[in-house]
This record gives sequence, C-alpha cells and structure tokens, in this order.
Amino acid sequence: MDIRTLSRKLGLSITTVSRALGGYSDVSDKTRTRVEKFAKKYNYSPNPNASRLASGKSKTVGFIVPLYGLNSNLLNQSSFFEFIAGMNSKIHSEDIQFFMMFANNVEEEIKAYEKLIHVQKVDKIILHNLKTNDYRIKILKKNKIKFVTWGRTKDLKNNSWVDLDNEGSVNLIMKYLIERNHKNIGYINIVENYNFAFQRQQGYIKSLKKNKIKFNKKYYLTVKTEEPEQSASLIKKMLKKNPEITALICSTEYSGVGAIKACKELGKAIGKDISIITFDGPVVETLTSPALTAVRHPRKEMGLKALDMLLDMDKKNYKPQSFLAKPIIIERGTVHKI
Amino acid sequence: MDIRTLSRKLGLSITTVSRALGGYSDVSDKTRTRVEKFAKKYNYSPNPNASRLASGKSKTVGFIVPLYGLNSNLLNQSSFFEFIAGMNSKIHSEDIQFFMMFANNVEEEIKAYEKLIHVQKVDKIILHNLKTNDYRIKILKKNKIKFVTWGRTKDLKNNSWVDLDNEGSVNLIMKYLIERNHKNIGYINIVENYNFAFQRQQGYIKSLKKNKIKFNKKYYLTVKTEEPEQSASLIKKMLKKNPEITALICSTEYSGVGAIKACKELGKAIGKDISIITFDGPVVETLTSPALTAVRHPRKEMGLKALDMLLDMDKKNYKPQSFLAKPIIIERGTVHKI
DNA sequence: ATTGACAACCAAAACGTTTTGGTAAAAAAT
DNA sequence: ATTTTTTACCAAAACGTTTTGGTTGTCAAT
Repeated sequence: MDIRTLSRKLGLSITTVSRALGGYSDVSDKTRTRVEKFAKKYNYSPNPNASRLASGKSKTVGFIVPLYGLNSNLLNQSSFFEFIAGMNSKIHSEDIQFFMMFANNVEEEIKAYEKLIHVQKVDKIILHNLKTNDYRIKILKKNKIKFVTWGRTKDLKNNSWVDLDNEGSVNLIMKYLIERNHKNIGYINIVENYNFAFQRQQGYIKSLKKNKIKFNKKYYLTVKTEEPEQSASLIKKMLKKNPEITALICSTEYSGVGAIKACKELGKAIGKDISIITFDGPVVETLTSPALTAVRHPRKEMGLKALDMLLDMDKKNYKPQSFLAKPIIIERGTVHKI
Repeated sequence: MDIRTLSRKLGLSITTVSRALGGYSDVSDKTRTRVEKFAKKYNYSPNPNASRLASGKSKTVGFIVPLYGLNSNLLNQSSFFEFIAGMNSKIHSEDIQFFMMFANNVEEEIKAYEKLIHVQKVDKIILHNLKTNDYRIKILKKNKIKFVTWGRTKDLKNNSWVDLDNEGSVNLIMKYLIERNHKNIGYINIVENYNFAFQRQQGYIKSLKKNKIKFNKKYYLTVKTEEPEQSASLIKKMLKKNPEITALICSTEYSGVGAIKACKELGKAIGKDISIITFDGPVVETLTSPALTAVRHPRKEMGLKALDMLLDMDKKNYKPQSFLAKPIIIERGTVHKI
C-alpha cells in the first residue's frame, strides 16, 4: 500500500493524506481521523526511503563502537550493550533508524565517522569515550550534526550528556555500610586517571566527611590492571596491616574477585567477619562464592535517555539536558551487620 | 556532490555515470575509469535513500535480538556481540545497512519482524535461536525474504547456515588431552535438550570410540543450571567415586568454575593432579585462579560468513552454503601432561 | 552497397514521498 | 455589502537516484 492508492480510497489528494499523517494543522480533525483510520486499516506506513529522500532528513542516529586501545575488551562488557539496547528500544515507537559501526583502530574509526556523515548522512550521533580535545567534536560541529555524549566532559559547554552517577553510587554504598555499623571501610579503586575512578574517589572522601569519619589513606588503594591477582595481593597486605577494616568497596568486579581471594586466604569469613561490595559486573558477580553484593547502574535507561535527548533536540525550545543514572544495590550476602 | 553535478563535470549523462559506477558493461573501460576517478576526487557517493528508492532494493539486513525466555541473559553474553561485530564489519566495504531491534517478549518480537518486513522493507534477515516449527520461517517465506540461520536445524532443507562446530571442538579437546596421555576423561555437559549440548555429547562419545577408549557413563554428567555450585557438588561426587579421572571437560564456563571449586575442595592440584578445560566464556576464564585453559570459537568470523552468504544470495548461481566455525585452544595452565 | 550486430552513450520515466505555492469556500472584520 | 482572514484542501515540483527504451556511429558480414 502506497500513499497514492490510499489517497484514492479516501477520495483525497496525496498532499492531504501526507499532511494529515504528518500532523499538520491545515487538515481538519475530521479528515485527519479518517485518514488515520484508513492508514491503520490498510496497514499503510510511508516508505522510509522515499520519505527520507523527499524530506532531506535521514532520521538516522549514528553510533560507533571502538574496539581498540582501552576499548579492546568492549565486546566482553555487557554494560555496553545494555546501553545500546536502551537506545534501540526507541525504534519500536519512533520513526528512526540506527547506524552502528565497529572500528578496530583509529583509521577505521575516522573512516566510519566519515561514512556516517557523508554517505549515510546521519543527522544525529551518540558519542562516548570522549578524550580531551576530541577530534570528533570538530567534525560534528563542522557538519552541524547533533550529538549527545555518554560521559561528562569539561571540554564541552552546553551539550547534553548522560552518565553514571559515580559519586552517588559511592554515597549509596557508604550509607548502606554505615547503617550496618561499619566504620573502617576500605576502598579498592582503579587508577584515578579514569574519569569514573576519580569521581568514585571523590565520592568516598566526601562520604566519609559527611559521616564524620576520618579519611585514612591506609584504607584506600588503587590497582592498575583488571587482574584479580594484583588486587588480591594488595588487599591482603592492606588487611594484614589493618585488621580493623570490616568492609571493602571494590570499584571493579575484578578487584571484587581479588578481594574474595584475599579474605579467604586470610581466613576471614566473608559476610561475617568482613563485607565486600562491588560495582556492576553482572557476569562475574554470581560466579564467585559467595556471590557478590553489588551496585547496579540502569544502563538501559541511560541509553534510552540519551536518545530522548537527541530526539528532543528537534524541538524549538530545546535546552541542553543531562541525566545521571541512579544506582541500586543488589544484595547477595557478602555484606554483614556489625 | 550529487550525480548531476558530477555528470556535468564529466561531460556525460547522468545515466552513463550511474551505469559506470554500477559496473554495467555498456560503458567503455576508458569512460568508467574516468568516472571512477572523478567520483573519488569529488568524494561522490550515491545518496542511499535515493538509490534505494529508485532501485526498489532496501539493501538492509535485519536482525532481531530476543531478550526474553532462554535469552533473557543475552546481553551478558559477549559471544553474541562478537557475532554482531562480525556481521557489521561488512558495512565498511559493502553498501548495506543493518536494522537491529531488541525484543523483550514474544509480542514485541513479532511486531519487530513486522516492522522489519513491512515498514523497513528489509530484503535479508539473519535468524537465530530457531525453534522447531518456527513461526518466523513462514513469515519470511511468505514475504520472500532471504535469510541465513545461525544454528543448524532439521526443519529446513536447502537453507544456508553458520554454526559452531561443536563436535569438532570436542574432538579437538579430546585430541589435545589424549596427546597428553589422559585416558580417564570426564565430561560435564549441560542438559542435552540444548542442541549444542547434544552435539558435544556426540563428539565426546565418538572421540572416545575413535581413540579406542570405552565410554564410561560414570565419567559423564549433565547439569541443569548455569550455577557453578550445582556443578561443583556433582563434580565433587564424581571425582570422589572415580579418583582415577585425570581430566575434566566443561561445556560451559559456569561448570568450569564449579570444577575448580570441586578440585580445590578435594585437595587436587589443578594443572598437576587434574586438568580442566572449558568452552568459551572470555569474561570468566581469566578471573578464576588458576585461569582456565579453554576452547575459543571465532564468532566474529561466523558473523562475517553469515553476511557473506546473504550477499551471495543475490548472485545467479547461488547454492545454499554452510559454515562451521573452527575452534582453537587457548592454553592457560589448567591442563597437564601425564 | 547493404544489412546486422554491437559498442557506447543518453533522455525521460519511474521510485514514493514531502514541500511549495497556490485556490476556493467559509468565516470574520470592516 | 465588501474586504480580509482563515480554513481546508490540492496540483505540481522536488528529492537524487536507477532503469527503460531508445539512438547513433562503427565495424564486420553479406
């Protein structure tokens, strides 16, 4: 069914049918509802290619997935695909399409953006993993392509972004632990030149202050790798020197695994003598024994919000927005009450 | 740059430019190379929407990701996204686009297929997770949409598919173990009503026969869940009753984790007294201690092949194809030589 | 010298929409 | 009663390609 035959059935012009379905005000309500009825009846939906061609709008959201450097392990991170699933869920209701490309190195990435912009003519892009002075920003601005970033950045003013609430999640954990009478709380972070790691460190320090607990640097350590072994040995040292520690917060699931190992080796009963709580790593959390109590971020929601913002940008009074994903705690029994 | 201005610069008609770039034979080689040169110089590439509209071909590959039932945990399975990355890599070279949708329940899935076919007018689809008497097959055949399946099925004759070589991978493992003088090899499978589990069981039995080792049903067990604990307790029992077992093959990374636990609890030195080898679970394998020796399937390649097949279907002499992904072993030290 | 085949090109139609620039009738303002 | 505005509609152009159905000129075969 195309618009021509539909308009004939209705006894209307193609124009009127198009404008009725497009929501224009120069169609009477009576006619509009009639058109909508017929469209539904005959299962009409505009040919997307014709529509995009005629309107000059591609209605395409671009998204490039880097698989190199810091992101070479990305396919193993389910959180990433939760975000994508969140964005994509908008397809069900909105007339948009996605153009996702994977890039195995910088050259491929640059070419991918070129393709997105000049061949596919996407009108919107979701950016993530921003670097300082990011080359992509220039390209996007030059081509006047709207974008939302996943992750905050100081480089950009007045842009829309979504991000994890890292400070908030540490706050949440601290509150959770302090309510259970923990005071000597250790934090195992990943090196702070990761943005999220820095934010979590800040959250830890601020939370302590708020609860009038002195920051003890002996309780705070950073690891460089994602290897559980490294964490394990550092944690073991920390716990040996500071046996008064009753709870450990681990910034990654890898250090969570390390923490379990360290505690076991020291003969500490997890969830009895010592508590462990970790950040979202859904695949790993339940494989440890005991399964890890963890903080979970609603990444699907984050993806959805990012797309909402992108779609909102077409509206007249659009103002930059931001969204912090609020975490929740999933209890599994590695945290005890004193 | 559009084709009109390009053709003017060349002093040729639009038709000739289009046909030159389209590879038609009614253009002289001289002209064709000239056209190609200019196209490159002026960075011309046809507007995809105009092209799709005029040709009546959407050049779109559809792919629906179920996130319910058996697949509710899919976003946590990196292997899945490796497959997608493999398919998508074709975007870099071919003039195609993907239309991926996530479905949270059957209703959404059905609607998603409708959308794919009637709104987006995809001309090709990759199907996976086939059920017997799958409703989707009927829809696709009715609408004459070409498809390739991920996973073999007996329901279909003469269709193209890609799949893991489950029997082959068990063969590979058995050979690997037997070369290291193992004879009493245990197998921890998941319940055999999963297709892949059945194929692996067959591989195990055939491999034993080929190597003239008697199948001992005491060495073979199946687990129902993905919980390591369940595997651990069953494996412990098995090893207690049959201490002569020197190697364990685990069909999932979850039972791999269980196996490690069981062996530790029995005081067996992994990689010394007993060997453990598991199937691909990249996130988990390296988190255990010791890290697990595992079999890895090239799922990216599988995705790529699936797309190759789909594209080949447009050719004249197309015949159904199939592709079995050949596994490799990643050594990490949980397998010893006797 | 005529015919047929072939090579190389092209004008115009087609694809299915949206948008532009109207018109006619009805309603409101003068 | 006339003019202006508003409402509700429409014909035709535009979007940028591909495809159809040619034409023209060259060369070989008759």
